[in-house]
Amino acid sequence: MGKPTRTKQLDPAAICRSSDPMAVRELLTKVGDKWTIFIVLSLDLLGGRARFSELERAVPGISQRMLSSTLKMLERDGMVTRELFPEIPPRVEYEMTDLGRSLLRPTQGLVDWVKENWQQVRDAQSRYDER
Amino acid sequence: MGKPTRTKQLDPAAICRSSDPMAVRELLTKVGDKWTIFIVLSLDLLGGRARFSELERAVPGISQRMLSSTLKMLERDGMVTRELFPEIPPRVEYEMTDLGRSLLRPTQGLVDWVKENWQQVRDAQSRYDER
DNA sequence: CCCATAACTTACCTCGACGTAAGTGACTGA
DNA sequence: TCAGTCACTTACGTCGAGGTAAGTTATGGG
Repeated sequence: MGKPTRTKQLDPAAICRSSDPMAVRELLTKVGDKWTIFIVLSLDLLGGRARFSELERAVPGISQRMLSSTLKMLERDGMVTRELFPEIPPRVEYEMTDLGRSLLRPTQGLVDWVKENWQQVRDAQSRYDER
Repeated sequence: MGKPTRTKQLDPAAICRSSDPMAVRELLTKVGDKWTIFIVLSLDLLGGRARFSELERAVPGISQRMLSSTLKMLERDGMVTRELFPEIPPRVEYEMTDLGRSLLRPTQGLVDWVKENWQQVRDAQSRYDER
């Protein structure tokens, strides 16, 4: 036998109280990127279905490139569906899936947390910075 | 007068059902970085208080540089406190604050979501990729 | 003939997140 | 004297997220 363990050891699989900590990180990384949250919440506010140009206007500051690539990621992940209407000029509508909607609940939890606690974060930052 | 607005307009402040959408993005960006979630959850699993080297061992793969900088950010944001014991060799303990603990609840919501839904995401990705 | 339109794609560039490796300081025990 | 310990910091390099701007497609309208 080796020496007794001196410090608590964490089961790598338990690190997130989840069987797949890497999946948790992956989701957080996706949701934490620059535009996903705005697109998802805007789409929801627009009734769960909207076309490209509507989202472009709904999310101030986003470029076509980022809107396009973020929507593609959301589609790949099964969060939204894409429907192309072969008209001229083309029309494309994006719609939230049940999966996407189900993610909205825990996400809203974080939005609410910000509403309640962000000022405390700001205060803590100020205190930390001035010394 | 210009043309009448043809599409729904979103109040930029309403985009997140929050008075501060930028704060929401900021939080998501923080939580969505590579190590924060692992450090926070590990610290919680270790009883809410742990020293640097414990966290180093608890979070597999993290470097001292990233552990140090991430902890510094968490401290600045008021999520953890840092206590230095001037011994030799030095000992430093990090402890979750009430603010940090309060963030754990909505975060756990996302962890749970992954547990329930990640397989669906994986499936959607596979379907999308093979065509 | 030319422009506007919607929904993109492509090319190019910047900048910061993150990784790796080494150094630091002060002391203790061999 | 020298190695070991802990909690870092510093220097350096890479890589990809994201910004900007222009091009593309097909068509109807002036």
